[in-house]
Amino acid sequence: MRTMGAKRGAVTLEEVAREAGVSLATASRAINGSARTVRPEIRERVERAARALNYTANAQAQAVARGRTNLVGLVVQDIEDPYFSSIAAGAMRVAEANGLMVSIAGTGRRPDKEIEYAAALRGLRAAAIVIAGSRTDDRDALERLGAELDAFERSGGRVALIGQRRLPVDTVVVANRAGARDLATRLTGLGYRSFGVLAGPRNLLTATDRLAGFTEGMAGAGITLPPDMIVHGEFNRDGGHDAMLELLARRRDVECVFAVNDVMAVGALAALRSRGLDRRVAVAGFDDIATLRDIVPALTTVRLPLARIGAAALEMVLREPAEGPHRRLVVRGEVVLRESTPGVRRG
Amino acid sequence: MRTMGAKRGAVTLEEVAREAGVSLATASRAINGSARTVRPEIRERVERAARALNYTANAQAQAVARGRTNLVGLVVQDIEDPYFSSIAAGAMRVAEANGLMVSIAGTGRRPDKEIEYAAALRGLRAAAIVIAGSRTDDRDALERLGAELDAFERSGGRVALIGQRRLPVDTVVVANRAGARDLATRLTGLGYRSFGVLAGPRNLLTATDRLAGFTEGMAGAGITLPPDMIVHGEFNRDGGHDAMLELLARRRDVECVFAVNDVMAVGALAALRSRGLDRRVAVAGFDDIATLRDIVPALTTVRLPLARIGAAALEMVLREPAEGPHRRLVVRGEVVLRESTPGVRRG
DNA sequence: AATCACATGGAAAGCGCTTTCCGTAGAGGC
DNA sequence: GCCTCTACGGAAAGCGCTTTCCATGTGATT
Repeated sequence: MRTMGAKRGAVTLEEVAREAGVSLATASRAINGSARTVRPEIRERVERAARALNYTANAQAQAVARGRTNLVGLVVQDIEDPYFSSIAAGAMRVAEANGLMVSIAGTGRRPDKEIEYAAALRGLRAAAIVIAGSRTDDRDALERLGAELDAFERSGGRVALIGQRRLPVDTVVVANRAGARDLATRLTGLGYRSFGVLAGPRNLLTATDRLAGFTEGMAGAGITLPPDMIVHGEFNRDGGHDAMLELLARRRDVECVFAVNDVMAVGALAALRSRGLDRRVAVAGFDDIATLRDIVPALTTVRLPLARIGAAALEMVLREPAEGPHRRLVVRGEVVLRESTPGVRRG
Repeated sequence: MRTMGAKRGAVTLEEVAREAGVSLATASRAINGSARTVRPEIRERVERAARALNYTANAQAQAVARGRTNLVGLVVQDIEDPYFSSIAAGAMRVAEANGLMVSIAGTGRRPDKEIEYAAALRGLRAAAIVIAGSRTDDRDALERLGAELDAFERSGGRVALIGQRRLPVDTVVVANRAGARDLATRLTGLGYRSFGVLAGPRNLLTATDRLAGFTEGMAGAGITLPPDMIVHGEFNRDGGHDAMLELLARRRDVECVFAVNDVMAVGALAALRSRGLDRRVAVAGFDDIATLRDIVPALTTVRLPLARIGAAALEMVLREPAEGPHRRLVVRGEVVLRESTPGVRRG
């Protein structure tokens, strides 16, 4: 581990106190907020000295002395993914409103990294940890993460998860299953009968939940998804693209394709276009990524209020801990039908 | 300012030492890395005790004792903007490789916030600050930011800027002007003669540089941009959309539109589509945002290696400080011609 | 056997703050 | 004029670490 920077040399409170001709204690009380008050003229003198010396309190030292910090950790899979950057934006908004600093870490979808960062944040004595997207079904990793978060909570920190409902902590649950079910219902309502699913990784809960929900919704309309209409692949644009090509190779008769997220849907559209099949095969996604709202054809999807989800997680973590069981806030997406699924004109 | 969390209660090194039956000093040397070594069997005993108690060193206390941290601050305008999230991803990659934690703050394009966060990071005794996107021409704000960064550097921290070359610190300069000039040259080469520019905010340097470069490039082809072909507006999708409509209202004879970033270009395309003019008016953007590479028509743009830019800034900050003048790394974009500017077929 | 150099463990002094505890002075009550 | 109370400044004791400075034991050297 490489460390560096900030060698001794910053102005300390002691220098400020000396400059102002008061004691260290008084300077602390005057500047850095305290229950005790200081006579106005003295406070003024200290403030002037601080300004003159360009003093900024050492947050680390304050943290050590006070026993708490104003740092919250946000762990996401990939900050470059608009899904996560929107969540981060929402969380940062709330953090800023509460005077908290946010430390963001990206796991690159490796569950180990989540544990590692959780431990690092425990070391930093972060006030809270929010983890977005821990969703593998790796039993062992999940258990170790649970243990780490437990230790974090026992040492006084607060924890919230986004989209993961498998650990006993406060959670903003994204109703992936229900959303996908609703989507399937609407799509069958449009007359589609032959579906394919670009299903993402097998071990990613978000992906498997959406697949499961979609299957349920189809079942509600009396349709069964043939196994060869499900193609697994990566959870990103290229994954959608490649899975779409694979699906086309297997079956040319698919009417409507559900990609388990918008980014994959975009890849699928590109693949269809390359085969001259766009506008012939309907495509639906999930998330309603803002940046993607202008693509053509406009993408049918399930809208998730991502920034609100991030904000909600942070608010959850800021509230007093519940004394009972852990809270959960369920966020349900809303189906948005657009041009990419125009409906079936049979005849 | 609201603070919370991590009350006393975490396991301390002293408890570990007691458990292992050694002194505090020995425990510290055994666990937390030091120049001094400890006999293997004792180290083993301490490690076992630490594991048994689930000990994690208090990073704040270490920071105050050591006088340095492994925290770097990254200040961006808006993490939700793919431009910044890509930069952040690149920076985080390098940070992780060097065992550094990254704290990200979003300014929402308010220059004051930059100063505020820089001060906060000085308080945290961050090892380094990277600021992406400080680019207003607000003299006063710039000066105060300069003063704050100066104080930060004097107290031992390191600073790098991205895209801003107006302050005497290490900078990754994005050659906006040159890129836009190249783009104009290529577009005139395609036969376009009548141009419009969706120019973004008047006080945003990135935007004005791109406008200036584009104008220069056109001048190189003997074309002058009429003032009413320049429409200012917001630097986002809606800004591009509205500016495009405004431009169309002013002049219907525009052949090719340069939006000063990709997101605006997407808005412009949407506006053109709503008027049935897509494919009739050419559109070019800037940045080559990854998520937008599949839009139709594929967008001509200037590719910026955003993740590399973020990574480069962090690497700059990790290297030993230069003893001479401040470093600058110039990153020049590369024009990518795509379908959105098919060229002119004059009848 | 005496000397020296290390290697290694522990005591204690910081690091830059906050906060408790104490002392003093002035205000108010009688 | 004496007593109590309150307000407020300062000394000093932490907070959880690292690191300097000692003290001790060991093996090598003569």
